Amino acid sequence: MKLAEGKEKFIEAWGKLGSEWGINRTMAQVHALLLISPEALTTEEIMAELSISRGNANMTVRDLMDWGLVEKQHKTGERKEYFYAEKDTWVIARQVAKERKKRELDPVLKILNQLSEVTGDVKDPAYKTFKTSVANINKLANNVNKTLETMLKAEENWFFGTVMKILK
Amino acid sequence: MKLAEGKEKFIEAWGKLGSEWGINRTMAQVHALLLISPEALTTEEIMAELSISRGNANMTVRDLMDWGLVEKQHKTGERKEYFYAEKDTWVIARQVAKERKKRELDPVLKILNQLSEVTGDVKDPAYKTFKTSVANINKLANNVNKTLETMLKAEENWFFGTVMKILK
DNA sequence: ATAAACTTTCAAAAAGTTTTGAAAGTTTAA
DNA sequence: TTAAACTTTCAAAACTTTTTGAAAGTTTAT
Repeated sequence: MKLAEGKEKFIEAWGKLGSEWGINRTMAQVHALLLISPEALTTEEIMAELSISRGNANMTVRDLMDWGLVEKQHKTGERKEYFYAEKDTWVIARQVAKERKKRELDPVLKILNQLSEVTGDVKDPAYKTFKTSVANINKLANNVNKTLETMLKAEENWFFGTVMKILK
Repeated sequence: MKLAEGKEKFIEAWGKLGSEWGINRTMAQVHALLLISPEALTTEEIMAELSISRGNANMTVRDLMDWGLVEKQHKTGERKEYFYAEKDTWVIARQVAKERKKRELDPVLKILNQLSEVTGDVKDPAYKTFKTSVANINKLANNVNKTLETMLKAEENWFFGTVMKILK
């Protein structure tokens, strides 16, 4: 396979994966493009490579910066803004985990806590089932939360290395 | 907070979380409803509780069965089909992980392998960056894959227990 | 064999999300 | 200050996904 075809496949695959995980397809594609680009790119170049509009390119790049996955670069003597992606995949994975934890897990944990306060008749099966389910999900969510927090602090080798050792 | 309000909040929160994770909102809501229901429910009851159409209820229940999260129950002497959800959250988490691994991670791993075959000029920065990025993502994806496979086989206490022990 | 009870399908409609592109805004150099 | 170079915004359009509900299909009891 040639590089041009490989690039295309990579961008497509990353976009698809992103959309399956609740990340907008274009955002994932722009990220993919920057990931495999040795140089920082301008909005114009992103627009041309992916055939997307100026507005879309601008919004997407801004979202990627919000996620901490892309940064601006200013070249001296140039007016244009250049964008480049963090290339270390472990840093990327942590950044994504951090953002999703903040946006999704944290609010759910909050609601689960509120739901632990629900009062009712201990003889009522509906109440009992509700209580048990909420308690179980709470426990799991807290375990996931703790694991994520550790991951956010950890180095890749340590994290997978240690887990791997236990796994065999 | 009263049970009725708690139920509503729970169903809403589960639905929102689902949609953020690429799982259809209604599917997550039906799952939530069955999770906190002490008895198996009929299509009619699901329709009524969530105010959704017959077609939608039927499709959704079928999807949940495909995911291995819900099962049919036949009550003797009754024509109607009843549906109930697996209540053990660790089993649910594993089931979801299994399904998403199959649908999403496995295809990506396959493409990444193809992309390792891309040939080009070793002096070309575009080629070098492409190769490095693909190799790094490959490594991470394989680590995630191995961890998931272990999780799929593991017991909750063992999995989190062991990880937790290392974490402090 | 029939009809009642129930389930499934699927085309069309509704809802939700993403993209466009032109206009407005901002920054810079001279 | 001006105008050129560039970035941002946002309402409307395009696209995607989900939902509806009526019709078709299936099963069961008699």
